[in-house]
Amino acid sequence: MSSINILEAIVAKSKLSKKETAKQQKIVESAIALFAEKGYSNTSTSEIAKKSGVAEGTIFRHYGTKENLLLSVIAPFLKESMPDLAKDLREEVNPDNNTRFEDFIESLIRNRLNFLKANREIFRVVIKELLYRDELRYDLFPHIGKEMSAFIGNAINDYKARGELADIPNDQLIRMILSTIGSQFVVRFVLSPETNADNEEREIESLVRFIVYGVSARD
Amino acid sequence: MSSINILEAIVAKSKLSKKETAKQQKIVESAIALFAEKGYSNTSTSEIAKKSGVAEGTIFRHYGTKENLLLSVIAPFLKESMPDLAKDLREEVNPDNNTRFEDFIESLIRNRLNFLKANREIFRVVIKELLYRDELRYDLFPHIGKEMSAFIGNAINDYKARGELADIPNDQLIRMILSTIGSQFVVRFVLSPETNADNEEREIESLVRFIVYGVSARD
Amino acid sequence: MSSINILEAIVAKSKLSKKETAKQQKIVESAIALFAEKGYSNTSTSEIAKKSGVAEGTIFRHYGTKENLLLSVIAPFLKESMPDLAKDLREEVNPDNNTRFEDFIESLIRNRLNFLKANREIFRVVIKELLYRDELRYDLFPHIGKEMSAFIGNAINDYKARGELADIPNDQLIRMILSTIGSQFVVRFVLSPETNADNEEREIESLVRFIVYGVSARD
Amino acid sequence: MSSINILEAIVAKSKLSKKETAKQQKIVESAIALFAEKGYSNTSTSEIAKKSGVAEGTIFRHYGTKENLLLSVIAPFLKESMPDLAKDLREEVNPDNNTRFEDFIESLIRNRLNFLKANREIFRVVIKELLYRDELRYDLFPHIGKEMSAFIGNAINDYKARGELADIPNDQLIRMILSTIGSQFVVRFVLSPETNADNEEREIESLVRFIVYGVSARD
DNA sequence: GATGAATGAGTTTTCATTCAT
DNA sequence: AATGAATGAAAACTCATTCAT
Repeated sequence: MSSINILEAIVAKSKLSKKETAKQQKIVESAIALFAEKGYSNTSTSEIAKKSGVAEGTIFRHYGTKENLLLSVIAPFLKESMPDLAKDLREEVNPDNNTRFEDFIESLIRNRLNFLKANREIFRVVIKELLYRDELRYDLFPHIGKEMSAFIGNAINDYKARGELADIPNDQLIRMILSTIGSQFVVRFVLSPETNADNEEREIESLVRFIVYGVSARD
Repeated sequence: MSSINILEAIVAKSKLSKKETAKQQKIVESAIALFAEKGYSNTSTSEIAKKSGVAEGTIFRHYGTKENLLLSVIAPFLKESMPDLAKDLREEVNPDNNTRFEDFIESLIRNRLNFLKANREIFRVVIKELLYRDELRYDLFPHIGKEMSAFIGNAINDYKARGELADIPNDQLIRMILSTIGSQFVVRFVLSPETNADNEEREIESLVRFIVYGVSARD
Repeated sequence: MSSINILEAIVAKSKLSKKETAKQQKIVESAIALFAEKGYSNTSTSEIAKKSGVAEGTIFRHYGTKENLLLSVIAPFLKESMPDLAKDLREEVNPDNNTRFEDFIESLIRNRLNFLKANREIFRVVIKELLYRDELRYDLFPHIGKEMSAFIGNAINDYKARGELADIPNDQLIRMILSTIGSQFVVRFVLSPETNADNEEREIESLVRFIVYGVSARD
Repeated sequence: MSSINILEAIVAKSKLSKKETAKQQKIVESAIALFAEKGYSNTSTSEIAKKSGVAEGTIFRHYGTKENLLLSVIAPFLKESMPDLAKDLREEVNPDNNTRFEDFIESLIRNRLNFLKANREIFRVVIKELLYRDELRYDLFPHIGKEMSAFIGNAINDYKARGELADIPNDQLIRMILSTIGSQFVVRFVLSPETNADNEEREIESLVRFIVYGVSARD
């Protein structure tokens, strides 16, 4: 079964099931924190139990397996991140205006940045697991790619028509943009998670500039 | 282990080691393959032993602990990656000859690409472990940054003087360039390791173009 | 639990119990099905609860312990099997007639066969548990033996007087007959429970013949 | 995979592997005793470990799983019991010499009885597990049936020719004989394992008589 | 009466590490 | 040097039972 399907199943199930117990919330919370910090396989269920102030059995009563707990943590993040993106972006970014491509990119970055600021721990978990779970990777990347294409494809065509963008196939453009933004997020949230963000504004600006113009001097 | 120590310890260790026996080579080889695929904590010493055709005790006789085996695997890679870079680059890349910055970047990419092609498995191990070992990260990135600064600082200054580069502080420039290249390498070697490289040339070209000019249309 | 007590306790228990609620019936029904298939210790109370459409707590509210649920399942079977036998047999089999011993045995077999057909699941439970519960065994067999002796003792004496039966002590005769019949029932209901009974008549006939005349040729 | 195949695999493997350790022997010994008494699922590996004077890990190092330990216990019994039977019987029972069918049956009984006396504990384990493992049952009974047919088929034909046996199809005859003998063995070794065998001779005699002539009076 | 969340003791299993040979 | 049997601590997981609602 494809991984995205599993995630959907979990989200569906968790929507069906009555509201979470206080203990369940504590469990998920602790699991996220520990998985984020030490990674899934370096975290034991007994640690999670202790941190949650819960008996170990309780974890298994609710989630069945440790693996399933992980998915229950990841699933909502993955499934809800995409719709959120589309909706939010449409509100925040209006490519029809006489905004420039830079503005468009900046909005995109700010939108995702805010999303990740609100979900930084889960993001760390996901990134770490990405390295070990082929299905996750193989499902996720194409999925994201498609969602983004659907969303920014039109915008890109507009900007291309205006002559603002290089004549590069859309999917290549998207991949470059996303991987550049993505890698900055990974650096910021996963590799140096304790960095304080004094100069966030400057970094956004500089990232936008880099994506749009590269490192070359603009005359 | 203190922050400063890990790289030094690694280098020290690799200097100590007398020449490896055939069994040791098999062990290291198997460990690399398994760590690369499943990660350090998801690999058991018994798996390594089996894959090496060696008794489990033998591993511990040589490396004392599993942790230590990991270091023995990583050490040469890290130790040699830096000097190699400097030396190789100096030979291959001659900023004076290559008139344009694009050529410089391309040489840099090709050099590192070749290095990683020859060490792809270890690269995967290192990247995966990077996420779990703060010391590794905290030592490694500044270290690489410094090495690179020392090396390409002059070149950058030259190209800046020629007006080819944007007026951005060197360390920022370096970070952008390296993280963009690095993330491509991670995608290529770690996230999609089975990708065949039919269009390698085109990808290099496109990466160079992106780094230098971004996604914008040029004049 | 002492040897004498278990059967008595069971009978006592089943007398105490007020009439069962619908839920209780579902519970007992599910428990029987599951115990019959997988055995007592391989069946969890949560399985029973799920199959019954009842909360796990409900089981314990009614039966206190899992063990007690088992007894509640077994009790009526054991309690009723004996009197039923005696009563039914007296009606169905009339040894006073000029029936031959074969007819007597056949009636006995048919009677018990019908009883077990109506209680096949519980029979499977009892047989399986018999192997693990010494008290059950130590109480049950002598009990059955005594009941049967009381019942067919007279008949046997009659047939002996008529010269139809070998000169073997009654208890030995009874043991042979019962264990032969019993083992056929175990084969039929426990070891091959999915066998369809097309040739039931022929099997009864052949069993009767074997009990009475063995495998030898009758001149 | 069919159960007999699994057993064969295990026997094959255990023949390949070097001789058993002293600890391994202790483990198997303790496992047999405990499985025989309390059954497989009511016996914990920690009990086995304690009784063997061995660390719990040792059990799993050698047998991998508890299930596999069970099979390692059962396998030799099942696989070797059949050949032994054939070989022993051919030596002990010579249908040509023993004039009467009774003698043949008696030899058969004595042979199997001796075999089970030497393996009474394992027999108890096997019988108990038979109830819970369909594959075991479905493989074993036909297997035994075939082996026995092959072996005593000729003898039966001889005795039939001599007019000593009823005109019943061989497979039915075999089934009756074997199930009668088998059920006596189950009673003796499994259901009343602590019975002392003072009157063994008399019981054999009586069993033979019953199989051959049933309960009827012989004029 | 019924529920189902919670428990915690116990079970199977894994695994890095030790050590006698 | 090499082996591999043995260990024991810790891991994931199960489950009968309790109890507040």
